[in-house]
Amino acid sequence: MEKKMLILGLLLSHDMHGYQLNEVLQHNPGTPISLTKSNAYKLLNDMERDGWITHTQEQVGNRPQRRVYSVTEEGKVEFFRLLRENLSSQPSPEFPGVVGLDFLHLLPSDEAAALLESRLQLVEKNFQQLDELPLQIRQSHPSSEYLHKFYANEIEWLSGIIKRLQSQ
Amino acid sequence: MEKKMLILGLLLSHDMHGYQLNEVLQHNPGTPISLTKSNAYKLLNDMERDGWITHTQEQVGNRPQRRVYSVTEEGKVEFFRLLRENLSSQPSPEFPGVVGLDFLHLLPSDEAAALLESRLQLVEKNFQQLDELPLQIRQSHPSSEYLHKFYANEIEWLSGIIKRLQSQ
DNA sequence: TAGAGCATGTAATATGTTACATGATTCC
DNA sequence: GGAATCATGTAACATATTACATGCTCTA
Repeated sequence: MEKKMLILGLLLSHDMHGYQLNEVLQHNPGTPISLTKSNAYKLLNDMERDGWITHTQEQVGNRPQRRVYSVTEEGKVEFFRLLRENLSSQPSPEFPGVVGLDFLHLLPSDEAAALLESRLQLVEKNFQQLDELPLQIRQSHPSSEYLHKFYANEIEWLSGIIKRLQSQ
Repeated sequence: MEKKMLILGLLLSHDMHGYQLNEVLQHNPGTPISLTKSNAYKLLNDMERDGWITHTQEQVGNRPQRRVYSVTEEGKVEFFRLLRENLSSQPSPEFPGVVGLDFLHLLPSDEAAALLESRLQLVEKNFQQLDELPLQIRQSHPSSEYLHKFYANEIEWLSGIIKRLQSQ
């Protein structure tokens, strides 16, 4: 449901066609959930079928036709219902990357350190993307602020483990 | 794949039947991914079909028969492949609970504060469960250490937002 | 003797990803 | 003229949840 909520929220701020929506999602490093292209199109269709959104055709020049979606009254109600529930409950986060840590001891500690070292580099890359965002933008998007802090913690934490492993 | 890895890892530490596996997962507050009962049974069947695990029948008294699973050589190889990949890459975490934060401004700030207040209570409950674990146990399970720290940060962070909202 | 626990599932549905299809247009 | 971009999808598969089914045993 969070994916639908995200789409509705974005459409509320301004009407969009699917392609545009996907661009926003891809180029935004601060998205706390994944949402692929084809799934976004599917959800748009589902939500239109359910009366949460409607579209009007639009054509600019000779470019392909676009479906510009906007949120209906019913969709607005639905959005706020979802929002309230999202904020007041605690949809449990998933940390697939943490599962392996409980089995670290099954590997020689120098190999474990090397593997985590390569993860660390990926995390640092993610962090930098967020860190390079203009401060204004980051602070007006609580989710990117959140992720920025999350990755910072992640880096500190990973570095700690690696050091401990290397000193063995 | 992390779910299969988790099951394999648990079975490596000692053989188990499905029911027991589910108990371990339910009673363990430090699991970083969700894994439901029926899904666990299904994954056990899938992995047996693929030759990663085998079972032997066991019966204690007149209790229902159990299938006690153990990891095959092939499954062991698979496990270590999965483990190495898990540690060296960065399977992206999902934060469904963060999506709503970007739309906080669409609600009156006193309502927003109240909603987050109720979330805070849930998070505090999770934190306490982990905090009450004997330190030894927590520290020998990096994932529960991880989650302990995560929830602590979460509490701090949520409290901060709530305060800011209330002062408006 | 009723209800909780033990033990393993199935069926229906929901959700999501990957790879591919299509056909135009603009840029180099 | 060929590649990248615009724009919207479909088909096949993979993954996961929910609710329900079954039947025995132990405990109060």
